[in-house]
Amino acid sequence: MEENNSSEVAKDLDEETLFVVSQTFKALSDPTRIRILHLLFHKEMSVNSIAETLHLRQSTVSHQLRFLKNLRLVKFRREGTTLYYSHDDEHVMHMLKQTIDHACHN
Amino acid sequence: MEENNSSEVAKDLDEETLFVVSQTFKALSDPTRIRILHLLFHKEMSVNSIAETLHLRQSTVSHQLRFLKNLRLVKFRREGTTLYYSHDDEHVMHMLKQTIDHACHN
DNA sequence: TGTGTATATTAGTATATATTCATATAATAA
DNA sequence: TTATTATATGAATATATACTAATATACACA
Repeated sequence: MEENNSSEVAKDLDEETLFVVSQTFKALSDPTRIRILHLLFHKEMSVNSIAETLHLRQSTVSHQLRFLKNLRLVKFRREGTTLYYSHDDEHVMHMLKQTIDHACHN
Repeated sequence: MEENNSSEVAKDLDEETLFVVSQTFKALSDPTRIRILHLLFHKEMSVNSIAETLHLRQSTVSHQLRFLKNLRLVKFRREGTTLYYSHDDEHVMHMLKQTIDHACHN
C-alpha cells in the first residue's frame, strides 16, 4: 500500500524543481524587480517610463526586464521603437500581491 | 473623490515594505533553504538529522536555520542538547508548497 | 542615405551570499 | 570535575548579484 507521494514522506526535491522554484523566488527577492512588477500590476509600461517613474537608469531597468522575461514573468509588445512590457504569470503576481498586502498596512 | 489606494494608481512601495517582501522571497530563493523547509513541511527535525538527510554540513544547516529563524519562518524547541526545528509561517509554507507543486510534475 | 529615439548588450566594479573550517558554547552524563 | 554530544558562531573564501557607463542595435522618418 503506497501513500500518495505528497503525503507522509518528504522525498528530497529533484534538481530541476529546485532550480525552477529557487529562480522563481529569486525574481521576487530584489527590491528593484519588486518595484517593476508592482508597476505592472495594472498596466503595461515602456522601459523608459518605468525608469522615469522609479528613478532608475534605463540600463538597470532593461537588465531586470531581461531577467524577468527569461523566467516568463513578463512579456512585451512592440510599437515602433517602443517596447511595452506587461506581466505574464498570474500565479507569481498573485503571490507578490499577497505578500505585499501582508507586509504593508496601508 | 479618492480611489481606494489599491486600485487605479500604483503608488511606489515604501522602503520597509520592500525590505520585508524582498527578504521573505529571498528566504525561498536558495536551494538549500528550500530543501530544509521542504523537510519541515510535515515534521520537526533536529539540526543534525537535517544535515544527514540532505548531505549537508552541520554548520551549513545551522547558518541557514539562523537565517530562517531571524525571519521567523522557523522556530525550535529544546530537548536536552538537541534542538528540534519546525516551520513557523503558514503563509510562506503555503507559497512554497504551491510553487513546488507548480514546478514539479510528480 | 543619414539622424533621432528607444532599447539591449557588454564589461567593469562593488556588494551580497553560501559554504567551509575551526572553534566556542551549552547541556548532559559519568 | 571531565568527557561527550549537539549546536552556534566567526573568519575566510569563492561565487553570485546588481548597478553603472559606454556602446551597440533596431526602428522610424526625413
